[in-house]
Amino acid sequence: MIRRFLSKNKAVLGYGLSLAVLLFILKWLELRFVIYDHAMELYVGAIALMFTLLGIWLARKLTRPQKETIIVEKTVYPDSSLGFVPDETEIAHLGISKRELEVLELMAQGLSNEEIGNRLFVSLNTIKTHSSRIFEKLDVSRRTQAVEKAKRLRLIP
Amino acid sequence: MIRRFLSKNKAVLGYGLSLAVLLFILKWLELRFVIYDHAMELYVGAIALMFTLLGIWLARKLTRPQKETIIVEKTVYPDSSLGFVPDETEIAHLGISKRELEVLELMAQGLSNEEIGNRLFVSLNTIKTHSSRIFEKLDVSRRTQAVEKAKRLRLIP
DNA sequence: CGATGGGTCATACTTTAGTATGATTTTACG
DNA sequence: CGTAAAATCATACTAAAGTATGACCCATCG
Repeated sequence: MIRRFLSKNKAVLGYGLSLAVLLFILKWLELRFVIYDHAMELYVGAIALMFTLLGIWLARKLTRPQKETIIVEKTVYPDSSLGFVPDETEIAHLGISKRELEVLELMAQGLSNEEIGNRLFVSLNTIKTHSSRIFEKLDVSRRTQAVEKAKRLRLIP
Repeated sequence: MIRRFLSKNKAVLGYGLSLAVLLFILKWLELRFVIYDHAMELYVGAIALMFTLLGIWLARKLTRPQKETIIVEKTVYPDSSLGFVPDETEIAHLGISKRELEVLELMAQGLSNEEIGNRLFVSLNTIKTHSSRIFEKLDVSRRTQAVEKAKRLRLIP
């Protein structure tokens, strides 16, 4: 009970004690200097100094620090091209195979069937077959349409 | 000269003046209360109070405000289709005409040359000519490449 | 007024794309 | 192990795409 009271009012008790000590010092000073009437200025100066310091200490302890908030806006660009996540659900739903997706990506990069064939080390005819299957699955009839739709459906970046 | 000195040392002068006034008040209080020897405690209390306040005032004035930087992340969504701004500079630099840009956009939508012709009420041959000019200006040889490059250069959405 | 550039169109040709069909091989799975 | 899906390749054909060349119209500008 008492301990909790002490801990909860620690600050208040601290101030009180400090004040008591100060008053004691003052009384002692008064006794020492009261004899010499001319020491009055010194006495007052000591008091002034002590209480000024007390004031500063109080101010620092009691006033919450004056904060000056600086708000800096930092623009953040989301994914866009760095972090592309293909819509696996849609790919699976359309039944597009891994190889077909590869062909689709190279198509989107503007490569011809022959170039794609060379890139993937297969014949031109193979790419043509893949293309046709892709067009079927995407329900289009031209590569440009396929690319447009694939991008729209987020199958490729 | 004097005015500039005053303005530059305004704060210092303020503190000096305040101190002078306080000392005057102290002297005055001393003269008034020195007669009554028992008023000593009151006198000291007044001094204590004043200097405590002075201390507080000093502390508040002298402590520089603590700066706190808050970084607010502001997400910026690039174009996406809602707010697309074509790179007019690039378009002009490549010398691409208004009509050619139209054809380019329809190309990107996956339309065939014939479909583009019908859409723009011109013949297939006209679109072919436009296409060829576009490919020249973009330094490509196929429509898929043209579309890819045009999108990359932000000529079209 | 004549030169220029954009837009239009045509013919003729080459190249690439796309379709249809069939076949072989690889790979994954019950 | 056998089967289904995926991947491979070929041939033959049609349909687009792309190139080259020349021509015409029309607005604009020095």
